[in-house]
Amino acid sequence: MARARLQDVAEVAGVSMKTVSNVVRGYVHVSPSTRAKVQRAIDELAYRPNETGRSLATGRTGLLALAFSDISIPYYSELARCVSTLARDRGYRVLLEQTDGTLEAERAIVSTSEAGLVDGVLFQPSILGSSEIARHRGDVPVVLLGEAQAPLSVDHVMIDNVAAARRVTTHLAGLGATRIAFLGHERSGLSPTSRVRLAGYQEGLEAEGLPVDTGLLIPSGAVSSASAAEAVTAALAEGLRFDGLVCRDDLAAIGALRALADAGIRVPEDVVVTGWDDVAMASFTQPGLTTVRPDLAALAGRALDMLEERIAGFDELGRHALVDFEVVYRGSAPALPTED
Amino acid sequence: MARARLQDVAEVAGVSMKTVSNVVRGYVHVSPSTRAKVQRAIDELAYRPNETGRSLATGRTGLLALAFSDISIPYYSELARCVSTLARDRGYRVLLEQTDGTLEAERAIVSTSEAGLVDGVLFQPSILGSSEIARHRGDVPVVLLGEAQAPLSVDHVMIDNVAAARRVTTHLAGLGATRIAFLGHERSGLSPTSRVRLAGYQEGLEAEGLPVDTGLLIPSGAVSSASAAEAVTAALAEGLRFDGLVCRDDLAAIGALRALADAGIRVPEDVVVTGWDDVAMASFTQPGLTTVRPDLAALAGRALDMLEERIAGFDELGRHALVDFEVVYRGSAPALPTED
DNA sequence: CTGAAAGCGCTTACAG
DNA sequence: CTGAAAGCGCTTACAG
Repeated sequence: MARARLQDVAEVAGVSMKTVSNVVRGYVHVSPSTRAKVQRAIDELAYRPNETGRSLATGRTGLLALAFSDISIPYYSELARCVSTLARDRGYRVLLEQTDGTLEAERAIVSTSEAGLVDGVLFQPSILGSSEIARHRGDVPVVLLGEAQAPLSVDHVMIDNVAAARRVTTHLAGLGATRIAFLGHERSGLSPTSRVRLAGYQEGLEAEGLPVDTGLLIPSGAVSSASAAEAVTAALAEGLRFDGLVCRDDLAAIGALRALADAGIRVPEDVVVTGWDDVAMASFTQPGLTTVRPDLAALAGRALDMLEERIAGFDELGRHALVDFEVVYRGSAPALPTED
Repeated sequence: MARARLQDVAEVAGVSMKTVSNVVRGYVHVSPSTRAKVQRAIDELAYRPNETGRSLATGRTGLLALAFSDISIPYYSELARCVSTLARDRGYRVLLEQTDGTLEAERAIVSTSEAGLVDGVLFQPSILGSSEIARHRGDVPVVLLGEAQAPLSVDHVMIDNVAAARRVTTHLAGLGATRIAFLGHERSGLSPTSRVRLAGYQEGLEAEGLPVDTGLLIPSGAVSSASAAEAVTAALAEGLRFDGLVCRDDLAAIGALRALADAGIRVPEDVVVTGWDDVAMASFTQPGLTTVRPDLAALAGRALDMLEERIAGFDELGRHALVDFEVVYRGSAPALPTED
């Protein structure tokens, strides 16, 4: 049996399509007897409204795209959880778009060859530059997440990465570290994320009067614990010595912890280590990881606020919002008495 | 300026809508000169086809729902990565649906109150029973993933959980463990996943002639490392002793490793431990985790095959497919000389 | 409170 | 190889 349409329900109930539509959408001004009659027809026909028809008529799909490189990276999966939950509360569903951090896929996010599928886009670029983002066609609202340089025309939410990197770096110095390395940026083609975190790291070193030494920068081949562990092992083999390690992200820190343990180097006795993101695993490493915790709920909430405003027609210059972060202290770089 | 429609392009190019549609969809039998004329109009108007209009006309949206409890659980995020990548190769996009493992949300997956949004559904139930799944309305194709009991009418893909649990249990016995505990099932309302893994665990114990003792079952409050760690710590405090530990999943195993280390119990010297899923973190615990690795690509690929067949109209009884798994040996329960 | 009709933006037999 | 027209399943002014 073919699926029932609104029209079928109207015929069975003996009313117009408009009235059925009113009942389906919960419009209040329908007389109880009409409503009951329509409801009976709906049940009888097992009618379910077709969302595509509705979307074409209203111009809205209730879909939001969430785009970033790779959902299997814990930070993104935790972000996706948060966005998805908050989006549902606002009546939206989330379409997953993975770019693998490729230029081609990131370009496709801001200038898709199709229209009308999603009402808005939440996008964390990995490598796409501000100017290319600015050139996007602008017919679907976009809010940018994360560290990428955002064009003036586009909304953007992030935490203050430079401040956070400075905080963890000075914390390591406060613990007595004098040779503080940085782990996990790209070997070439620095991502915006690495760029701002390195900037904060440098500021922290300078504030503490510690030398800034490019020999202390340990790049990694990929955003993964495996690449980071390899990089640390290789650096140690080449004779690099350090007593503090600021990691670009928790994945890198987890790899570093493993590589240091394998080399017989103790954390935090010999080297103090910080991560970034406070992913779930960060409390289960041994020792636990001191790390930067962004306020994910605020980040997702603020981004959704902005996106909904754009969807509703807001059409002024891009808003650039900062949300809070905190440093969570665990065994890899314990809190000082003055800290919490 | 309002967005251009197919009709606008047709007018500018001086051809019919049908011809524009042919060009847009890459239909071959269009004369080069007509194609060029149409392409010029498309570029001039910055025309992009509206997917909602197309969907309404074709009855397809190119969207697949991927439903499970929580995307921030590493197994699910790794599964989502795999499904999303394979789906794109087949021309589909993925809509994320989180159920939080609640009955209400799981029911909504199999009997949504709307239709027409997705062409098919990939669903890993956490608690929904076979009979409720069987009652689903059947107007959108569904393929079930994971351990839930599937109704005869519905396609289903999983690994042989009983066999895998038996394998890891006998492996621990082969390493000399005689008091092998199980960690991570629900305190009440056993999930299908826990049920089959416990069954294999019991079979393994019996095959080895080891006593089956309910005192060795350590339930956990949630699917998380934190709950598992708490449970192990509490069990140890109550005097439970064991020399082998089969964990329901890697998250539980990671929590166990932490709790055991905190209690001064060495792995693998005092207790040998196995996990399940081989999530990315499983190679970065200390020691690394011996664990069951399902063939995710085969799982996702087979499920998508089945779903595409259903979408194409296949309408027979449910197929129940098993895909491969392997046991990956790492430090927490090293391979025996005879194994690999 | 309810109805008849147009319209959202496409695709697709059917003709030619 | 191309065109005119109907139809996909809804919503929404506009009347009454």
